[in-house]
This record gives sequence, structure tokens and C-alpha cells, in this order.
Amino acid sequence: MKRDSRLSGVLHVLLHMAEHEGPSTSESLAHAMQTNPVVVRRIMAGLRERGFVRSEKGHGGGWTLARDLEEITLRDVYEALGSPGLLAIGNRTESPGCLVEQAVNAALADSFQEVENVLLARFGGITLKTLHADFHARFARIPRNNRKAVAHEH
Amino acid sequence: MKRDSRLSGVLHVLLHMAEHEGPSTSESLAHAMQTNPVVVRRIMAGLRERGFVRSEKGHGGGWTLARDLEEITLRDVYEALGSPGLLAIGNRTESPGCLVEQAVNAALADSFQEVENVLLARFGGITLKTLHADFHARFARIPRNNRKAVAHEH
DNA sequence: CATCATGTAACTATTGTAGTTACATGAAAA
DNA sequence: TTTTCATGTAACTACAATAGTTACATGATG
Repeated sequence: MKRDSRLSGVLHVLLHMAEHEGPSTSESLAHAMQTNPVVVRRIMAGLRERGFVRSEKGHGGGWTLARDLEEITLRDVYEALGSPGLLAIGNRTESPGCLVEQAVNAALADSFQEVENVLLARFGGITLKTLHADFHARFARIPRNNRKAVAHEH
Repeated sequence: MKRDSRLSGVLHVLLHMAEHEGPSTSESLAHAMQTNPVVVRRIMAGLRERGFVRSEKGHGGGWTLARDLEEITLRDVYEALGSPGLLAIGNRTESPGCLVEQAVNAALADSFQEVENVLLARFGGITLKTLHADFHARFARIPRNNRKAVAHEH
């Protein structure tokens, strides 16, 4: 696996839920994502625990949003995934005895910390509402007769 | 392997070379890094191609810096490694047909691009001289009788 | 009670670094 | 000229983490 794409995936799922009246099943969401229902359940588990979505079993069951779109930031979603590591590069050793390596690590760690803060700050400033509005802007630009092809069942 | 630590490793090696009079062998550098000589040669190959270091075979051979410390930035070193991906997270699909996913990807790609630029800018502003000076500042703080233990043969 | 849908464990596939072994190439010393 | 030293590389194993899949348990609805 090249990169962790769970954030991208779960956001896709959440926006599909926002477009869909009533509960969405893992099955239908997985179909929109072209993946497996178990993958959907897996990436949604953290969001459920934190109260952003609800899930119901049995007939008429499925996933529903438990909050308004403007109440959920990308940072909330990221943290619900368990705050996976953001950077693909890192220090070789955490607490090296070698002073040379300590100097290297200190410089790199500072830089890493800074960009992680930048990214988390950006995530904190983007809500699902932002993405939802962007989607609708894109949707409005598509000719009516093409819409089904580019946005599953909308 | 959790994260790519080649940048951390190669910087460690370069600073050890700066402290060492004459050529350093892959063997001795690997010993300082507590790894294998082949790993050292592998991460140094790109730097050699770009003229930042030289290598010589045979007796008295090994690695030498080909430029002053202030002429090599962390960005140079990073690029000599082949500019490996900086972020551990990314979009699920590059060019999705689904408009929902396009909106998600656009927002994430913007954020990703921004933090990559921030990190590369920082790397561009740090030279090996910076790290070298930091190492010597740390070194000066250590009591003389402990120095061998924390900074291989200095 | 049959069906539907989630919850989860367990296993495979994939991808890329790290580490190792083995051997070829070439330079300096004996 | 032969030995020794050191780099250059290919090839293989170990490892880690996500993605995808199968299998089955749990619980709610009709």
C-alpha cells in the first residue's frame, strides 16, 4: 500500500451519506467507493464511537450522520481514524546516544512538528459543509443529462 | 518499516564525515550508524551522482565531502534520495469519476501541497553547517571525560 | 423465525524500507 | 603480479501497515 487513504475514503463516504435520505448501508457506500463493505465499517468505527455517526442493525438499518455537516471538521474525522502518522519520513532512532544524531534529529523533529501543526490546523478549518458546498458547486457545472454518470444516484 | 528514515540516516553519515579527517569507509560509517555498509552505500549513491560527495575504491578509499557544509541544504540531500513521498496519507484515487470524491480530493490535495511546500522550504533553509554548529554546541556542553561515549571518536 | 445489516476476527495481497549475503570491479600495497 | 581493501549492485529476507476478502456472531425488523 503506497499511502494511507482512509481519510480520503471516509470523507467520501460521509458526503455520500449527506446526499442520501435516510440510513445508508455499508453495502451501498462500499459500492459507491468501489470497495468492500467491511472496509466501510472499519473506517467508520471511530466516528461512531465519537458520536459523529450512528449505525443500526437489521431491516432499514445502516449509517446516519449524527451531527450537522458544519459541526464536523476534517480534523475530527482524522482523529476518529486514530490520528494515524501524517509523515512518511521520520528519524531513525528516537533517543540516540550519538550527539551527531541528536543534532540531526532535533532539526528534523522541529520541521516535522511544524508541518504536522500546519496540516492539523488546516484540517481543523475545513468542515464537511465546506466539502459539501464544493461538491454542489461542481455538480451545478455538469449538464443535467450527465449527472448520473459522475455522482452516484444524485 | 514504520517510516522512511533515510534522510535522518544520511545526514548522520554526512556529519560524521565532516568530523573525520580524510575519507570515511562505508564500514566505519555503518558502525557509527549501527547498520550495514551496504545501507550506507545505498543512501549515498544519489549524493555522489549529484556531486555532493565523492567515493574512492581501494586502499585509503572511502567517502569524502565534495562541497562545503554551507553549500548543502537538507533539501539537496532530500532530493538526492530521490525525493521520496513526504506524507503518509493521500487520496484514494487520483482521478475519480465521482464528483463527491473529486471535491474531497481537491480539498485534501490543496492541504497536502501546502504542507509539502512548507517542509521543503524549511529543508531549503537548513544547511549541513547549521546541523554541524548545533552538534558542536551540544558537544561543548558535555564534560570532557564523557565525550567519547556520546560522539564516536570525537 | 427468516432476513437483513452491522461487528469483528482472521487471513491474504501489496508496497516500500531496512538489513543481509554474495559477488564483480577497480585501486593501492606488498 | 598478486593480495588486500573498498566501493557498486543485484538479489533475497524481514517487517510494518493498509486494503481487501471470507467467515461467522450479534441483534433488529418484518
